[in-house]
Amino acid sequence: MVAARVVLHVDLDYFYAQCEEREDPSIGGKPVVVCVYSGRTADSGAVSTANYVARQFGVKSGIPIVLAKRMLKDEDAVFLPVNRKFYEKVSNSIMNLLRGHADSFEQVSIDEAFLDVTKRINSNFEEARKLAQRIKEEIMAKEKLTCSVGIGPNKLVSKIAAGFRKPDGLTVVKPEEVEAFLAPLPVGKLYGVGKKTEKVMEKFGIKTVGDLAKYNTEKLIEIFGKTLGVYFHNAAKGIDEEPVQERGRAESLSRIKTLKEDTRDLKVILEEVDRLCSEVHSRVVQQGLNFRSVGIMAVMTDMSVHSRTKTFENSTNELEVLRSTAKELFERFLRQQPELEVRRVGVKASNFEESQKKQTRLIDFANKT
DNA sequence: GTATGCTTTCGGC
DNA sequence: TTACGGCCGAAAGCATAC
Repeated sequence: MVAARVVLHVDLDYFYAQCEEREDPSIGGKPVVVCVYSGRTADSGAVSTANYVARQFGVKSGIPIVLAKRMLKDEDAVFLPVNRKFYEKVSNSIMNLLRGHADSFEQVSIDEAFLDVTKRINSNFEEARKLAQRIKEEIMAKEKLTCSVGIGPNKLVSKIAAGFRKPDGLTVVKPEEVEAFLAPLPVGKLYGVGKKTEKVMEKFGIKTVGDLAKYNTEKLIEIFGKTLGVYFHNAAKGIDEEPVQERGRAESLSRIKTLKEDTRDLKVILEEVDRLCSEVHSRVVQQGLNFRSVGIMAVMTDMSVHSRTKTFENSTNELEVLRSTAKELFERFLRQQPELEVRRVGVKASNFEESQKKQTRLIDFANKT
């Protein structure tokens, strides 16, 4: 019998806005809204993050800035532009602190990470709670920020546990508590269950994770196929074997920008696209990568989102390939989409390989064997 | 019939 | 009342391979 794993999920609370509160304590207690301004008109753009005071008024990430201003018009609210470089620095400092507390570590995003602490706390969940408390205190001491922590026997449970109580929460779900903890949650909370899958499950009377756990496994396999059926069966019981491990390079690098005004003028579009290509290219090269796929994105006047991708046989790191492919994809897209004007344009590189020709030459391969 | 890979869209922050 | 960013990985749809 192998002792249970113990996994922590750490989630920094309303991260961008909390960083701003720390930098300027005079805004503490007020609604704080961190915004991405598009530069098109004074307040065009969207909310990136809002603190919990602002959330009480309905302000949340993704809504238009003008709408957030209306919701907060009678309040002494603070609107700030995003300062990503600054948040990245704070994040890096905290991620390094967290890494030092883990047997294995996995950063998920700028404000989230998994820590496998099984060995250092000897599979003892009470010790894990104490460790999490110490970690919270350290983050407060070093970076003056709060976070929410979830503890469980795997990534699936710890992630849901972290979201259970926030901000500044700490939720422990012991192995024997897992099924009861998950049972009342909607199936959509499970990783791998999106809107479409949720609809299909509902059709079969499966609404909660508990419903899914009780459901006949053979029938699940009939509905979703073997791989997914077995996966859902396990997930509903809180069984998840995904290891906590450092992530490699990103899977894609992209830039997107709102145009000064909506247009269908290919010349105007390609001028911006060329700039975006250069920026994506320099990031790709900086990381020592080759790309095998080039993608474009277009957001139209009606806010509909479209994308096109082209994948090559061989990878490259040439700017000219990025530019000419993006151009070709935009030309083709505008022909297929002959009515609407373009509002935002984006460029993406993906399908990466290391660019140093470290590939084993055939002769080296022969010598090794 | 199931797995895999590519493409497009969705959704969280 | 309308309003509207930038970036990433997940989800979903489809074609083809096994």
